[in-house]
Amino acid sequence: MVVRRPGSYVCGLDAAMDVVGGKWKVLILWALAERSCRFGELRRLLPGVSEKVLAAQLRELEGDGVVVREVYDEVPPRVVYSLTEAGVLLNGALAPLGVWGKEFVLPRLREVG
Amino acid sequence: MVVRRPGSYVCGLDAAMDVVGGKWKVLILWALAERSCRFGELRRLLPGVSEKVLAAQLRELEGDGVVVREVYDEVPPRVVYSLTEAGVLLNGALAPLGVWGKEFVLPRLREVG
DNA sequence: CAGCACACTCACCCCGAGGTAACCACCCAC
DNA sequence: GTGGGTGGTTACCTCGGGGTGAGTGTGCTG
Repeated sequence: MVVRRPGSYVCGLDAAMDVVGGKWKVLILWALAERSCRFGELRRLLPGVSEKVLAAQLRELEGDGVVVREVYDEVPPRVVYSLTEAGVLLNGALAPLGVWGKEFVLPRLREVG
Repeated sequence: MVVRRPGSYVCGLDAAMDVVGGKWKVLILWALAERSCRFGELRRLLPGVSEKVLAAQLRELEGDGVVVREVYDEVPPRVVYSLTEAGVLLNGALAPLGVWGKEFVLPRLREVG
């Protein structure tokens, strides 16, 4: 999270930004939108993330009610992460932002270098 | 900005998050969506922001092409900030996220404390 | 003359998100 | 027994976003 103004949000938007404002969170959501993933799968899907940070961001997303963590008591242990209904809707709410970025940010990167 | 992975975005979404990922940026955009504002007006509309940070975030938003800065060479100096077309569209793209936050985050704050 | 408003800039500091690396317990394959 | 894969935790460190406060130059007001 970037801001964390606990309980002092001006509007729904900065509250949502708080849920989504972590270096890897939108990427995690995007990955889980396609299908539920195990920890190691997510790790491989997000090149560059460290185990510590991935675990932390997943726990925050879980605490914010957008991700569920299911533990299967097997050996070797198996943990599956998936989106809650709120998570699916959050992804939908993020979609227009993704379109905007693709249309207005990515082209600027090319023209600058 | 929170992340700034210069030129190495995975998708449009994290590129957009980079534009919008600053403590006050969505609030600035929200304020400017209603009407263009002078520096001091923005300062008063965002209680808690410091002049330094407000100036910095405005300059980043300007650099990202979502805000225009118009200087009127008068005395006392007058500087007016407004949204570009991209800025207006960005605000529109953020709207669903605001709705989601209002629906899923703000209620949780009440039930927790 | 003092003080304030304008729109900043500059120097300095702080804290926490995120990175690094080691370690854990358990099991399987070689 | 050594290495790898499972899903983590812990301690330590870095870096920079953001906060604080002072300075800037001009002109109006009290």
